[in-house]
Amino acid sequence: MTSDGPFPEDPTETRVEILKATDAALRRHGYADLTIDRISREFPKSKSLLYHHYDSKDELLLDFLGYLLTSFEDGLGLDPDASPHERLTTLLNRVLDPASDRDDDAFRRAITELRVQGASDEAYRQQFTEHDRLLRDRMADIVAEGVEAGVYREVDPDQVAAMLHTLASGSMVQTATSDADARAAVRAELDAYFEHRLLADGR
Amino acid sequence: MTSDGPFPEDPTETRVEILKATDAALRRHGYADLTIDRISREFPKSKSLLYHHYDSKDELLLDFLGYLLTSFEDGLGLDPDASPHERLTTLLNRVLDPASDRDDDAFRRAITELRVQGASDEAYRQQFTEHDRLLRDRMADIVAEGVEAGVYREVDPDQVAAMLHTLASGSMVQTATSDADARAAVRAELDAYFEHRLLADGR
DNA sequence: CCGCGTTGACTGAATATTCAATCAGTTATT
DNA sequence: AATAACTGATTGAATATTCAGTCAACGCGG
Repeated sequence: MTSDGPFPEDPTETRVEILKATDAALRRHGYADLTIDRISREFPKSKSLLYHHYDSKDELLLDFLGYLLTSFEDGLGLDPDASPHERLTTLLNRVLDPASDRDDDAFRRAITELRVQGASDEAYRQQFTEHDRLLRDRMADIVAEGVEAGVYREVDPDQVAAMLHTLASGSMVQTATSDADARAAVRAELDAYFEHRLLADGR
Repeated sequence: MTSDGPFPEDPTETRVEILKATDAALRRHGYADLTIDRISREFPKSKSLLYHHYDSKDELLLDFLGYLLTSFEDGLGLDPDASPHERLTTLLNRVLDPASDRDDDAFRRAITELRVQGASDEAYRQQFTEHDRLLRDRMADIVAEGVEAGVYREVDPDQVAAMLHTLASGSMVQTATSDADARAAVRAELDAYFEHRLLADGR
């Protein structure tokens, strides 16, 4: 049995290879230059085989997007023993930590490029709508726990989560598309926000 | 003399027509389906003429991006008589106001699609890096004024601006690429942030 | 004022390339 | 022998780019 990276078991080993090839090609060339030919060049088998497993390029990419978002969501797994505030900051640091490696950057870039296809493509947009809702709800749950535990003030968890999630989105896009890196400053100001707005006084 | 919208005088009337046509085609079809042919269909003259004025599609689009960002930056003009806090909220409302019309949406979408080309295209990336720096600095200036005037606490203006600008970026991308609209919640939480973190106590 | 050459804006048709998709066939598996 | 996995060559459409040539304006020497 070969468990390979974030990829599931072998129900269809070839599909996994295709997804990996797509991932590699996307990172290497970017979405705009992502062609079937380039995907097949990262793929040990033939180009036509892609069409044996998928009806069209669109279908392949949509499947890939689903896999990417799912693995993103799963990779978020937080230590359930940690305190709410610890979990929240861990989550945010995943996005806001400026000490990212090349792999993180490529991943951010890939997901950002895919996201923006949702500006004109209904199927992509739906995927990201769901993804956004899921992330925001998770954040809201954590905040709600914090409020319940008395660590946070009596804030509206949805409202706080909306802002934090939007901030995370913004940081991702900026990092992927501009060299004006603001992550350190954002992280610092976020701490101030926690201090003044979120954390209960009697600690 | 014909002054037409945000477009400058007629040094080269035709260039202006080309930029307008590009704008129209981009809004109508989205970046992925933006072809020279479609641009030329929005353009009263011939397709080949585009190549008389630009060497390539790339060059045309880059020129267009420059124009778009400049007109964005110019359109920000704030009432210099307004108080710092008024100017800051006006600026943020430009992005965060959920009551946007179709034109705003199309504009946001267009600029977002262009931005993300900067994930793989160095020339685009440079433009957006500059653009980001400019916006962030403007925000920082306003915050600094607020601090000086005693309306705001003794915060680090750059740090606050970094966060606000990142938040604005995030809201733009989300609005353009997902139906999970968080603007109202973000706006509300932002007010809480102002209240608890930014505004001086003795008002 | 007249021809005439030059230039730049402009056009319609042609070309070259890229790329998704297909197909006719082969190999492996059961 | 039937089915699924797989391949290499090919096709047709979309699309950026080029090209050969027209037209109108302008300058200028006769």
